[in-house]
Amino acid sequence: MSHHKVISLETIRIACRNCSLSSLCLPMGLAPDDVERLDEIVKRTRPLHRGDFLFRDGDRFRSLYVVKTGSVKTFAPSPEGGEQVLGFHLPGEVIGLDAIDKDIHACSAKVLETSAICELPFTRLEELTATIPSLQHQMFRLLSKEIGHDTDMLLLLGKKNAEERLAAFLLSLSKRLHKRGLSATDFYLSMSRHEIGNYLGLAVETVSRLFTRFQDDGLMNVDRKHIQLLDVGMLESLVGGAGQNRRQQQQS
Amino acid sequence: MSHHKVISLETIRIACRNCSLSSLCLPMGLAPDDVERLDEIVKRTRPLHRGDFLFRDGDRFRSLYVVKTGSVKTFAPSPEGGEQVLGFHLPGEVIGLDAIDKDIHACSAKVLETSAICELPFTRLEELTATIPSLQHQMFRLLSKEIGHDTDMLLLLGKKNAEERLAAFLLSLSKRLHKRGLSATDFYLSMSRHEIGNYLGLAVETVSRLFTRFQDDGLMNVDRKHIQLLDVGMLESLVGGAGQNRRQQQQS
DNA sequence: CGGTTACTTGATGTCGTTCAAGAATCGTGG
DNA sequence: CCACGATTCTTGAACGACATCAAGTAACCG
Repeated sequence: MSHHKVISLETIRIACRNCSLSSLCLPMGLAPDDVERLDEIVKRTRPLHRGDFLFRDGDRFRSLYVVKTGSVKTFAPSPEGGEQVLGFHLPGEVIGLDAIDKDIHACSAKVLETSAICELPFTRLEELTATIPSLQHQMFRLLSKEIGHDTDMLLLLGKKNAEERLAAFLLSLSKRLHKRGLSATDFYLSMSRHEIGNYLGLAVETVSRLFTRFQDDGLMNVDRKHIQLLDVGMLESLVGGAGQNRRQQQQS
Repeated sequence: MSHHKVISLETIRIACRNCSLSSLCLPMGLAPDDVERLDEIVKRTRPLHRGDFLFRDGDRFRSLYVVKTGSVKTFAPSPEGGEQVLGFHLPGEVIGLDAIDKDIHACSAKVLETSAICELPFTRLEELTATIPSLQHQMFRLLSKEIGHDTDMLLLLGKKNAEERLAAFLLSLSKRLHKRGLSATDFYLSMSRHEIGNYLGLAVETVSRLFTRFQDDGLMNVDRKHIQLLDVGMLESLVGGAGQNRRQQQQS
C-alpha cells in the first residue's frame, strides 16, 4: 500500500509539538501543511489524574484519545457485574476506535496515573481524512493494527498458560515503552496485580505467585510496582511456547 | 456520526446484484451511482471448495474478501506449530482487515465448504473511499466493528467457562445466519469439533461432551453436523453468566 | 497512626485437559 | 456397492493447572 508517497510521517511526530500523535505518524505519512491541519483539530486537555474517566461505556462517541504521557486502562462490563480489562494504553496509543461502529462507547477508559491526553474530535478527523488520502490510509492502518493486537490477545488467552501470559505481558510493556524512548528493562507498573490478572484471564494470586517465581528464577526483579527485567531472552523463549507441553491443535 | 446523510445503504445490498457487500451496506449508506462505482471494482471469483485458501499467512495483502455463500475460517500459526482459529466467516462478512496495517497477511483463510467469495482490491477500494465520504465512514465502521467482535471474544476467553463459551458460539452463529435470512434454529456446522474447540480455547473432548449435555438438557438437538436449537432463551441465560459462580474481578 | 486496600503465601478444590479406547462416519478403490 | 482404512467424534477415567478459600503482612491514605 505504498501508493501514497507524498509524505514522511516521522515529520508529523515532530510537527505535533504539543501532542504526540505518533500513532497517526507512521513510517510514511503526511505533508507538512497537512500535519498543520491535523494539529489544528487536536484538543489538549489539562492533566488528568488517577481514577478520572475519559469516557464510560454507554457514552456517546465523540472523540478518539491519544495518550501523551501516563497510562489508561479500558475495560468492559461483563454480564454479571464483573469487568474485563481490555487493554492498558501507553503514550502514543489511541483509545476509542471500537466505538466508531455503533457511535456509542462499549467500554470505559480510566486513567491509571496522572496523564496528559489529547482529544481528537472524530467528525473533524473524518473531514480531514476525506481530504488527505495518506491520512485516510494511516487511519485504516491504525484500525487494522488494533485488530492485529486483539488477534494476538486471542492467541494468548486461547492457547497460552499462565507463565506464558505473564511473560508476554511484561515483554509487551517493555517493547512499547522502549518504542517511546523509555527503558525497556526498568519501569513502573501503573496497574494493580488485580488488573493484570483480569487482563490476562488469571486470578490475582496466580499473578503474584508468578512474579515471585520469575524473580526466584532470576528473570526479573520485582519490588512492589517497580519492575526490572534481567533476562529478556529467557522471557521471550518462555512466551514462544518453549515451555514444554502446550495444547497442540491442528485440524481438518 | 450521522453527518453523511446522502445515502441509504440498504440500497447497496440490492444494487450489488452479484455480490453481497452488505458489510459495506450498513443502515445508512451510498448514493446509487456510488454503489455502481463500488460494484465495478468487485471481482467475482469462481466457486471455491473445501480446503482452498483465500490467502496464507505471509502473503502480500492485496484484497479484502467478502463471503457471498458458504463459510471460511481464518487461523494464525502459533509459535510451536499449532494453530489458533481466529474466526468463522459467514455470508456477508469481510475477511482480511487485519492485514491492512503491515500490508502482509498474518493469518490464513481456508474455505470450509463450497463457497462463493467476492474479492475487493484494496488499493482501488481506497481510491473510492477517498472520493466518497460516506463510503469512507462505512469502512471506518467496518474496521471498528471488527475490533468490537474481537473485544467480545476477549471477554469470552478471559471470563467464561466452557459451557458459556459454547452457548455463546451457537448463539453467535444463530444470529448471524438469521441476519442473512437463514434459519436461526436449524443449521449445519461447516467446521469440525476440533476447530470449534480450538476457536473457543477448549479441547475437542470438552466440546463433544458439552454438545451431548446440551442435548440431554433439551437445549438443542445435535446430529453430527446438523444443529437444532430448541431453547434459545435458556442458551442466552447460560451465556449471561447465569451459571452460578463466575470469577468476579473488579479492581482499584 | 488506624483503617483500608493491595499484595503475598499456603492449603484445598475443581473444571477442563490429557490419556485411552471404542463407535460412527467418510472417502476411496476394488 | 461394499469393504477397508483413516478421520472424526464420543465417552470414560485420571491428572493437573489454576481458581478458590483463608490468613497474614505490607503499603497506602486520610
